[in-house]
Amino acid sequence: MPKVGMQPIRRRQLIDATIRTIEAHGFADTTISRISQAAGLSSGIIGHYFGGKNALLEATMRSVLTDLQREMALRLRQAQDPVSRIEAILGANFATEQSTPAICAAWLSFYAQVPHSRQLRRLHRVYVRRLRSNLQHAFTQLLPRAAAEQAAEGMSAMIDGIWVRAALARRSPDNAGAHALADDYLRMLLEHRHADRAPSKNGRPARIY
Amino acid sequence: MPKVGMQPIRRRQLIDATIRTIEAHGFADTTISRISQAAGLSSGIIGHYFGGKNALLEATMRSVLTDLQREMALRLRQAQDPVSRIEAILGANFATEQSTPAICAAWLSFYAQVPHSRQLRRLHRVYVRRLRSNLQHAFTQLLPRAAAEQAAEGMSAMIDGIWVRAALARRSPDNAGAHALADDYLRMLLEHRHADRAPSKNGRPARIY
Amino acid sequence: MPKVGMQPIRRRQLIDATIRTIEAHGFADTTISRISQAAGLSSGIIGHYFGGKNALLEATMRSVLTDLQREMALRLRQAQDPVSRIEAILGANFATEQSTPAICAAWLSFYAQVPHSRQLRRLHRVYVRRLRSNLQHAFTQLLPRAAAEQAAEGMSAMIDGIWVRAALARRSPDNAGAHALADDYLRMLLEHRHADRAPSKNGRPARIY
Amino acid sequence: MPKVGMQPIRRRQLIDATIRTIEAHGFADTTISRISQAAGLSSGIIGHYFGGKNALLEATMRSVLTDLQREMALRLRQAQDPVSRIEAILGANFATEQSTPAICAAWLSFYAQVPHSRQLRRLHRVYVRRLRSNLQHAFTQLLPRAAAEQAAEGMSAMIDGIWVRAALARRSPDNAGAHALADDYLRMLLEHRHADRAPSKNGRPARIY
DNA sequence: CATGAATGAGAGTTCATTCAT
DNA sequence: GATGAATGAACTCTCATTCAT
Repeated sequence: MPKVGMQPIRRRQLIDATIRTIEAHGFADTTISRISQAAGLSSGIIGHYFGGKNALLEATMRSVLTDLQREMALRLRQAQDPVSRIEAILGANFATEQSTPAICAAWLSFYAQVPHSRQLRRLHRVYVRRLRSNLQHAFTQLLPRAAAEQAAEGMSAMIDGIWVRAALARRSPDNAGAHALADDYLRMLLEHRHADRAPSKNGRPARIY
Repeated sequence: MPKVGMQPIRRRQLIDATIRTIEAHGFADTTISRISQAAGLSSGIIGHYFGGKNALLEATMRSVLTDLQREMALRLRQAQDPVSRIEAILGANFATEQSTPAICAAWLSFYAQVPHSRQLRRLHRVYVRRLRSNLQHAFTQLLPRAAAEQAAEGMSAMIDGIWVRAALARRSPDNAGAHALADDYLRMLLEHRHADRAPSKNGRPARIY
Repeated sequence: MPKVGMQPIRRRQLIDATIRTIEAHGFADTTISRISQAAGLSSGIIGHYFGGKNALLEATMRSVLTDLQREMALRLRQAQDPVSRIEAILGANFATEQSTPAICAAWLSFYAQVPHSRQLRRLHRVYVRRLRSNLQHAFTQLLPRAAAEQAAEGMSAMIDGIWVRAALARRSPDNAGAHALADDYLRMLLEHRHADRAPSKNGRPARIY
Repeated sequence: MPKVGMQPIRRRQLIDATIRTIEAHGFADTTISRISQAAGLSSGIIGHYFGGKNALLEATMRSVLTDLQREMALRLRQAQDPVSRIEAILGANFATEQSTPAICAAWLSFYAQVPHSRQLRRLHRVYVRRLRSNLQHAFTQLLPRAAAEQAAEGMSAMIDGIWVRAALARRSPDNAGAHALADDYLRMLLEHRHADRAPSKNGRPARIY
């Protein structure tokens, strides 16, 4: 009987190698040969376990997103009030062991590829929707509906922006300065809740998804 | 008799075709053949005018950035006060004829490629620095130094986030909803200038460049 | 301006090289690399002129069949009576400049591949039908209908059998002995026309196509 | 405890699976993986029992030929006179349980491969020689020597032709129409024995082997 | 006895580049 | 100034083989 139980181990090895390779060479120059070399395995192994390069790339992004969403769910479960729920979301996005520079770089590469792959688009859409849903739910308990929706959109954009800059700087978003941007933004959004503020003249923000 | 003065015309044709091709197929699937076909020219022409594919890609991003910075400079020159200077920067980033969905998509592809190309890194660094410099200069006239720096960082991140989301949505950032996010963010940043607020406990934001 | 008018030359070169390669190595071991080497060209050229290996293989069989049918049509036009029409068909199948050992070998390889390729099946079907139609038309003027159909089937089988044996022997079917088999068979079929012969107890032969 | 005596069972399973696979996919697309899957066994088993793919292919053709020759020997032993001996040969070639469409298809694939494999060439040569020897022996008792040799060649070609057409039509050669062709041919050959016929002007047929 | 994990050579294909015209 | 024919390197994928279990 051949070695059994290798499948999950190999798949994880290859996904990790894919992230490292994308970080090192960029999406366009990520080849089967480089990935398998980074994993210390043969080139044929990718066909063996994933069927092909595209399936491995998709599995890699799925893995990143799954980790992120698991983290988000975990932290949300431990949060008691709306504000800490939002902070839990920020924490999950910035301050987990998955928020390494390598993962940020891979993330950005995937973002650029999202419009050209049905599979990636699906994965991304799920993430975006879940993020907005969680943010809106929390903000709605803190702000009027229109302001809550705007706040959710704004915070989503801020999270994306911070990720992008982390990717470009080859740093984790989990550093005082970057994380502080989101925290300050959150504080400002909330301090306005009592402000005698007319609703944005632009009305509700347009949803991207 | 050979046509003369074709160089600038051809270069522009090819750069435009490159942007359209990146939008249509993504960076990784942008080939010489597709670009030249999009331009209605032969494949050899790219070597003729740019020397090679990479040089064309670099010229394309340089063109996008140059347009953006020219627009920014133009609008800044017409702005009289710090607030309208910031709004000029936002306008240049969101609301010019260069902010088409196609250019956004190309932009995002370039972003993902920036860490893997010395040329792109240089171009990007110049843009980032100029953007931050302009923002800080304006904010410094409105906020204490630390807050001004934080605001400049935050606004940069917000701009990037909005671009990313516009690229993913195949839309222009120049639409009420998205632009409104940046405007609201700006308003909040400024309204805090009188707030009895302690400086962020995190200190100055870390600079990416 | 690049060299023009190369297309038909290159296509012919590559088709000839394909026939030689199939003869030398067999269908299963006929590779792009071997074909292009036999043609004295680079491997990329096949994609350039045919789009891919399969299209080249199809074009090769089409070329062989086209030559054969052109030859058949030419000889039939010059034949005055039914018997010489049948002999013209045999001559076209056995005694043309296209009936080289190499082409016979390629032919046999294609035959074995016919059931697994829609394109080859179509080409083969056309050849079989035209052959039978020509044979039947001639035999019908010499024999009762049922006998004529049987004769056409029998002669088709004999032609195939002779081709197969020529292919296996690496010889042309155009040699005294092999061709004589078909001639004798034809003579026997015709001498029976006056024989007081009961129709075959098996009735009409089953058509393969 | 290890099962014993599996060898003949496994070898038979794999040979049958090989024939089915060649029929289904053609020789060029017959892979280890497809064969073992058709046999319901693992891919490693082929190396285990045959040493490699080529040895299995050779064993498969040997099996087909052995069955055919066993059948021929059996039927010949029961035939009392020359004519029934020839009919026994035809029966063995067309009307046994081995003459399935699948075996015909495999047969044709092997034919195309014969010139490129020393092993297959040897196997085929033995078959051809035995067939001709048996035919000649019988015809010689019925016809003058030259005519007998010609008849043996002609009947061999007819048998091959019928097999080829059966293979292409995915049918057994054992059907009224196809078999009738050979029977009629035989009858004609024999009826000429009394004809006042000069020997073929072409002299003796050339032997392929 | 039998498996299927793992390998790596080699297949077909794509593509940036070169260059004669 | 412009073409596209031609190249060959590099890619992805397939597959026969090997071998630990």
